[in-house]
Amino acid sequence: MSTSYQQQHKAGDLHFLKRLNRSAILELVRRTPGLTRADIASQAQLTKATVGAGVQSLLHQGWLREGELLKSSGGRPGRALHLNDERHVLFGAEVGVHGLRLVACTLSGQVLESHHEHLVPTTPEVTAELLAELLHGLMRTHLDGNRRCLGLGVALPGPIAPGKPVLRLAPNLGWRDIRFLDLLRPHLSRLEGTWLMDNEAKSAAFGELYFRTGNIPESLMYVSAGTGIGSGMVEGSHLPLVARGIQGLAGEIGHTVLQPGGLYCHCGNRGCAETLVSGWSIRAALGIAEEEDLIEALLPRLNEPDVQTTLRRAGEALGILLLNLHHTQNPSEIVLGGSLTQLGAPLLSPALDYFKANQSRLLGTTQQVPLRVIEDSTFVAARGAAAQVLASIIHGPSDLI
Amino acid sequence: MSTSYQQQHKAGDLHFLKRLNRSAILELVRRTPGLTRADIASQAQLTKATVGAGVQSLLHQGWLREGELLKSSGGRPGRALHLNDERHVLFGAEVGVHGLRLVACTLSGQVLESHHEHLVPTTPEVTAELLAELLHGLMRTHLDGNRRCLGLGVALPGPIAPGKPVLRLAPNLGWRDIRFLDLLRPHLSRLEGTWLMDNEAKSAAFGELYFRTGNIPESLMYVSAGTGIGSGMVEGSHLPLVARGIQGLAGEIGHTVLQPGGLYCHCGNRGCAETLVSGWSIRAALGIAEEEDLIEALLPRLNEPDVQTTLRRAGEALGILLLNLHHTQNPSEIVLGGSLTQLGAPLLSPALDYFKANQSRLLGTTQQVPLRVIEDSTFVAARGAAAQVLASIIHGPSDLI
DNA sequence: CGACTAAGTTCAATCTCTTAACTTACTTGC
DNA sequence: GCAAGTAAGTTAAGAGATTGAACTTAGTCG
Repeated sequence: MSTSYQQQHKAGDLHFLKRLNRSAILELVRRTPGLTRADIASQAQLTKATVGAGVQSLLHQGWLREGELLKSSGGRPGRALHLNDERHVLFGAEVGVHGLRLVACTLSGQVLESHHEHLVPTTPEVTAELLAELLHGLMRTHLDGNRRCLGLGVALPGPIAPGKPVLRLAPNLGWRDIRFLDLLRPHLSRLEGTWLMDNEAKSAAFGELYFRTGNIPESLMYVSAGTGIGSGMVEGSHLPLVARGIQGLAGEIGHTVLQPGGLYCHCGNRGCAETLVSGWSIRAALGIAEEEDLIEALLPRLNEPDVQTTLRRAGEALGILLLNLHHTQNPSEIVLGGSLTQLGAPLLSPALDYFKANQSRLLGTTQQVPLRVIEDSTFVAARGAAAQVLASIIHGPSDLI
Repeated sequence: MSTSYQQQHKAGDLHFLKRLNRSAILELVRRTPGLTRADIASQAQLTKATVGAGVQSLLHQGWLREGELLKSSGGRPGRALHLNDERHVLFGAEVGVHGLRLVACTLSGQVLESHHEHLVPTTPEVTAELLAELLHGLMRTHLDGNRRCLGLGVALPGPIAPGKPVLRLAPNLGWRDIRFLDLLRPHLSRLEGTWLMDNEAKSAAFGELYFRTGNIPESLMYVSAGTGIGSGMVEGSHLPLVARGIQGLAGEIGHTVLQPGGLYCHCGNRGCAETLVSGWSIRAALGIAEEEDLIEALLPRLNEPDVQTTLRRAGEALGILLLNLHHTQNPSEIVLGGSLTQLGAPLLSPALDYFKANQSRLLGTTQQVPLRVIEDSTFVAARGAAAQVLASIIHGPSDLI
């Protein structure tokens, strides 16, 4: 099951058509800043008149702004169009195992302000209250009357029931069946717009694809390697959709079996990927206590042989995991994030080497799937959640466009 | 990358809107045969007037037919609408490792005629010529002037380049980079409509979802266990899309690694799922020659201990593979097909038992993902390819609606 | 048999896109 | 420096699709 915005009725009236065309114009400018009305007309297969009217209304509502006059190629020069980053704000947040991350960002994905608050795991209620307080701070700064708030997206470390906003499980927080937005809402009645929540890796994946400009990959997979290991897959460059699965379990790659009959995982099964590569398995292998920050504890010890061996083995497992994703979903691009990427080459080299050595075996092509490592992925999921808010407005039933 | 029909321009004019509404009406009747115009109006959020006009034109063009008068609930009784199965025909074919399968079927997926022709692997050219000849037979019977041909879909045993109709690789046929439709076309100039080709498991998955009526699962995964092992994932009950991957490698689950450092696979990597469960690995383990039919050879020997052991081990690997798919893509429903399902319990019980025992570990829910085994999947892929033709016409840019 | 209810049709009104003419603004050539 | 040329963007009349309301049709119920 994937995000389907509204799509309940694929039919529509004239008003629907008008919104469709407005959103197509907005999407084109979002993807290719600086387009002229004439460019849009040719790319969207609309007439100049329709585009003119659509742009007019989007300018008026503060979605677009006119930019510089472009170089003429013989005739009247076109007027560049850009997203108007001044009139709207999106809020995104991530509830992580070790802290809260918040961003306020613009239509183009530019982060206006971000905040990272360390926090030891506590109850959903306390977490919600603290998050709401921090969000209030951001709202005070950025809702100055000049900007309209489009909504809030919250990323959470566990599977979310598709269709309804319930966090099914967050093993590393000890949470189960939490309606987190409902906990947040009483403290944030002022925050208007669309509210949504999603799994952290899925939000991250979405943001990495959605806020990009220029040539957009057809699909993108984000692999989040932290305390646990998860992934998110986004497909469709025109209308990016996040694959959720019927129970929200899509992307629970930490619990794919890599070693039949291997070690026991906390899920009860044996040989899960997480028993080989994850924050908790590395802690277990090296005897690092929960209270210590894993990365801070390990960075000074990277030369120790047992650390190197542990990370190399974890890295090899990660490489296999990436290859398996390549042969299962074959994304156009893979992005690797999460706190473990900060461990650098001792963990990542074995993974990337294995992936590169084996990814072309089947087809024998020279075409390589780009694999990008994000060293600092602190705000990636929070920003991705904000991206999901924007997408739900542009593609959804909202009448803001 | 997934099938996107056209979707190049998400914008549209009045003509586009009209087609969208026609296709929404057709889809509703397809999914729920016997709907009345009034039902359609309420479900599609259209007015009675619009639905009336749309149904009129679909009746006229032979897509729909009026059925019985429904029971009244106090007022004028509604007239049931059904697909008109008399006026169109879809052709589907599968090129398998050991033979050709062909079907002619109706809009509702009913198979008018099917044919299975055994064939030892040969060149693409010879295969295409034979397939064309067999298709001519079907065309003679079913294109009697009363039916219009909507097109031909061909399913092939290997990854297909997304966007362009090229079979990248068919290891078990020894083919590489074959434009199979181009080989077929000279022999079938009479076959009008949409031509397309796809991977066998993907076509099968699509057909299993698309031709279903009533409650449609949000997604469906078809696992094809034969000489090799592959899968196809279809997502979206409204607009089902097949996930292809950027290189067409999505669903190449036979080459996911299940046993790091395990046996060498023909792809050159070690520990691929196919080294544990596949027609070829079972042949290798039991010393069954290529010339023999694997199923015919094994069915009389199912009581032999070494056969039982081999099949049990293969089944266990298949179970892990299914669980990994559950935790990677979490389809709403899994369908297991391919020739190996004919081996029955000795292979399947270990697989299904492992899957059932472990699928709910993470969430602890009682919700089970339905897993259906198709014992005779001979024509599933061919019929699925025909379904893809229909979908490309209903959702695509065609002007037949 | 008449009142009631709901399905389906008809038609003027409405709304959006389109076509085509027009204006604007810059480049090019003389 | 100026006129011709070219392309961007705007305007207004026209075409086409959906809508809403009134109407017709075809049953049920009392």
